[in-house]
Amino acid sequence: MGTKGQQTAQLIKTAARTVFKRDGYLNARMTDIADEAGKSPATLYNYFDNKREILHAMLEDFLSRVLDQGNPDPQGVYTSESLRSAIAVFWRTYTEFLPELVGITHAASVEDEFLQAWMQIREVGVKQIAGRVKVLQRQGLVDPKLDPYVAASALSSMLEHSCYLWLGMDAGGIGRPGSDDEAIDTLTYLWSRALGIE
Amino acid sequence: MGTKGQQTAQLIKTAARTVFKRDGYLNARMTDIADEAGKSPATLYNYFDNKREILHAMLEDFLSRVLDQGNPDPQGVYTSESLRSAIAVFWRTYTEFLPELVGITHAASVEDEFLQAWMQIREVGVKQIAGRVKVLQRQGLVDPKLDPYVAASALSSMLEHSCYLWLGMDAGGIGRPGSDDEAIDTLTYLWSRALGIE
Amino acid sequence: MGTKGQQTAQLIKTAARTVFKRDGYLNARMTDIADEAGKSPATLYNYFDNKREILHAMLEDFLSRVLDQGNPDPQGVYTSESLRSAIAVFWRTYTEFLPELVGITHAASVEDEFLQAWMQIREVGVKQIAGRVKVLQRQGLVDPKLDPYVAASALSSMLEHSCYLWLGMDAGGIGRPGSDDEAIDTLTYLWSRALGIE
Amino acid sequence: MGTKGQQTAQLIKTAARTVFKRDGYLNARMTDIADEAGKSPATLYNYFDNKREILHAMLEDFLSRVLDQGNPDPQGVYTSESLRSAIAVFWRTYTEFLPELVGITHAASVEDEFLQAWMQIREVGVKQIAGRVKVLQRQGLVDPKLDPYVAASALSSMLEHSCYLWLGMDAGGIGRPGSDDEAIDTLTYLWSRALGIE
DNA sequence: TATGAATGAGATTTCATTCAT
DNA sequence: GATGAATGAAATCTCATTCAT
Repeated sequence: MGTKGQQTAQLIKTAARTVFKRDGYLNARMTDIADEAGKSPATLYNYFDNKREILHAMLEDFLSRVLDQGNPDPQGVYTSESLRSAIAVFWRTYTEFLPELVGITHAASVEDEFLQAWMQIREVGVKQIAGRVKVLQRQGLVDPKLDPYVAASALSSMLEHSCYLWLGMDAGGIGRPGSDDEAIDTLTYLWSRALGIE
Repeated sequence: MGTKGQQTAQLIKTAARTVFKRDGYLNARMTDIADEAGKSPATLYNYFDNKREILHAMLEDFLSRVLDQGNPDPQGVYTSESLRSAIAVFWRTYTEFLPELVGITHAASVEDEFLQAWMQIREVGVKQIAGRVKVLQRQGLVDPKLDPYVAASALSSMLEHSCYLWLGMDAGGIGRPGSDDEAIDTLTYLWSRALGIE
Repeated sequence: MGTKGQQTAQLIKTAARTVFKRDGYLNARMTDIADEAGKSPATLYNYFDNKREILHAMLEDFLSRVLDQGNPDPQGVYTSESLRSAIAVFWRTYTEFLPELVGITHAASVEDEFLQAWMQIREVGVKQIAGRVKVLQRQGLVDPKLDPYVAASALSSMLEHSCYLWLGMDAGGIGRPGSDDEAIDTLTYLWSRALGIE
Repeated sequence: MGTKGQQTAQLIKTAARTVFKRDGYLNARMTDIADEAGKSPATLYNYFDNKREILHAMLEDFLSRVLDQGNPDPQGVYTSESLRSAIAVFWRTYTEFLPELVGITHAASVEDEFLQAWMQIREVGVKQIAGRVKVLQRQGLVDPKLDPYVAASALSSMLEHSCYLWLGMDAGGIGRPGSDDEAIDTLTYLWSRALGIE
C-alpha cells in the first residue's frame, strides 16, 4: 500500500492526470495540480522538481504498465483477427493513458527531451509493425520495394493521430466515429487492405 | 511592391516563420521575432496585437494561397495517378508551409481557437477525400458499410501526421523516408491499397 | 490578530492608503505600494489582482466601517444641533478616510466602474438629506416646489467638494478654513440657512 | 481667418475637446486626438509638446473668452436677480467649456501644475463671491463672524461640484435636475437663502 | 512531511515621442 | 507643414520555485 510519501506522490500524479486532461499539459500550472491534489504547491516540490518530472513519472508508470509487460510475439504475423486485436489494444491503451499520451505529444512541441521520449515510445510500435510488414513482404503480400520501417511509421501515424484527434481533442472535427467499435473497425479495414491481409 | 508598412508587416511575418520553424510557435517570444525582423518589439505591436495574430495572419496568407485557389474536381475520382499527385501536392504544400501547419498544430494544444481553425482547414481535405471514398463505395471497391468521413479522417491523419513527423520534427525517429519521393511513394502505396485502387 | 496572510493583506492596504494619499490613486504604481509595504510587487498579486482591487477592498472596509454601522434616524429631522453634528460626522469621516474618498473620486475620472461606486455611496447621503428636506417642506420651511433630491444633491456637493478641496488637496487655494471647527461652523451656517432651520 | 498653421492648431484643439469630452482627459491618448483631427500623431507635436500643452492652450482660450472679458462690477452687490443671473452665467459657462473645466479637474488629480491652475481660476470666483459676502455682512444679512473667503469657497464648491456631476458625468446619480432651469433655480434658492438675500 | 507565504525573473504590452522623408 | 513608421522606457502581471516554520 506504500508509505505516506508514496501515497502522496501517487496523489500528485493522479491530480496531474486530471488537470492535464482538463486543461492540457501545457496550460496546466503547478498550482492547478496542487489545488487538484488538495496540497500546497510546495508539497509538490518535495516529490517532483517540476511539471516535466511529473509527466516523466507518469510516463514511466505507463511504460511499466504497457510496454514492459511484454510485447508478445516479437516475430508475430498479422492475421485479420490479430490485426484487429492489435489495433483494439492500441485504441484502448490510448484511451486509458490519454493524459500521458496527449501530454507527451504536447510537451514534445516545447521541449526536445519529450520529443525524444515520444520517438522512443513510438519506435517500439514502429519496429513491431515493421517486423510484420517484412513477413508480409516475404509472403508476397506487400511490395518488396517498400521500406518496412517507413511504411510502419506511416501506418503508425494513422493510428496514433486518429486516436489523438478522436479521443484527445474535445473538438475532433468532421469524421469522428460514433463508437469505439466503429473507430477500430475502420482503422482495421484500412490497415488490413493496405497490407494486403485477406 | 507595397508601402513601407506593408513591407514591414510582411517582414514580421517572414521573421515569425523563421522563428516558429526554429524554436516552435510555443517557444517563440515576441522579442525573438522582433530580433529576427531587426525591429523593436514595440514595432511588432503596430502591426499585430500579439503572437496569435501573427500566426492568424500567416494562416490567412496560407489559406488564400492554397485553399482558395481551387480544389479543382469537387466530384473527382481517384486513379493511381491522381492519387499520387494529390498526395504529392499535400506533401509539397506541407513542406512549403511548414511553420504555418506545424504552428497551428502546436497552437491548438494551448488555445481552443486554433484547434477550431485547424479542424476547419482539415475539414476541407476530409470532405474531399470522403467524396472520393463514396465514389469508390459505389464502384464496389470500398466496403459500403464504412462511414466515408471516418475513413477519410483516418487517411487524412496518416498523411498529415506523417508530414508532421517526417518534415516538421528535427528528430523524426525511426522509419523516416530517405527522400520526398520515397515518402510520397510509400504513402501512395498504402493509401491506394487501402482504398482498393488498382 | 489574523493569520499572516490576513496581516499581509492589511499591510498592503495600509501601504496603499499611504501611497494614494501621498501620490494620488492615479499616480500610484503597484511598485510604489509594494515598496511602501516592504514587499515584492509579486506579493501584492497574491492578494489583489490589480490596483483597482486594492481600492475596492479599501472601499469595502470603508463601507463596513461607516455606512453599515447604521444611518440612525432614517426619518430624522434637522435641528441646529443635529445638523451641525451630521456635518461634523461627515467632516471627520472624510478626514479619516481621505485616501479612500479622494481615491474613488480620482478613479471615477478614469473608470466608469468607480463612478458607479461613487454615485452609490453618494446616493446614501443624498437620500438621507432629501428625507430631511421633505420634512422641512411639510413644515413650510422650504419651498415645496423644490425637488428634494436635487436640493439634497446640491447641498451634498457643497459638503463633499469642500472636504475634497480643504482636506484632500495639498494646495487648497484661497478660502481655506483655519481649523476643523471653522470649516464645520461655516458649512453648518450656510446649510442651515439654506434650509430655513432656526 | 489665420494661417494654415493656426488653422491646424485650432483643429487639434477642437479634436481634443471632442476626445476629452468623450473619453475624459486622462483616458485620452495623443493618437486618439490625432485620429479625431484626421492628422498624424506627429503633426500634433508640431504644435503642442504633449497632451498637457493642449489642455493648457484650451484653458488659455477659455480664460481669454471668459475671465478676461471683464468681471463686471468688482464691488457688486447681490440681489435676487443678479444672483440668479450670476449662477446662470456660471452654469452656461460650465456647459460651454465642459471639456476644459472637467479636464482641468481631472488633470489636477495627476499633476500639481494643473491643481495650481485650477485653484487660480477658482480664486477669481471665490474672491468675487467673498466681496459680495462682505457687503452682506456689512448689511447685517450674514453673520460677521464668518470668514467671507471660507464661505465663498464653500458656496463655490456647491456650484462647481453640482455642475461637475450634473453636466459632466454621464452617470450623475440620484438628484439630477430635469432641466437647466431647475438646476439654476435650485442652486439660486439655496444660495440666496444661505446668504440671507430676500 | 507539509505548507503558507514570498519572490526573482521575465514576457507582454502600452504609449508618448521622435525622425527621416 | 505633414506624416508614416519606428522605438525607448516603462508598468503590469504571471508563474515556477524557494524558504522558514
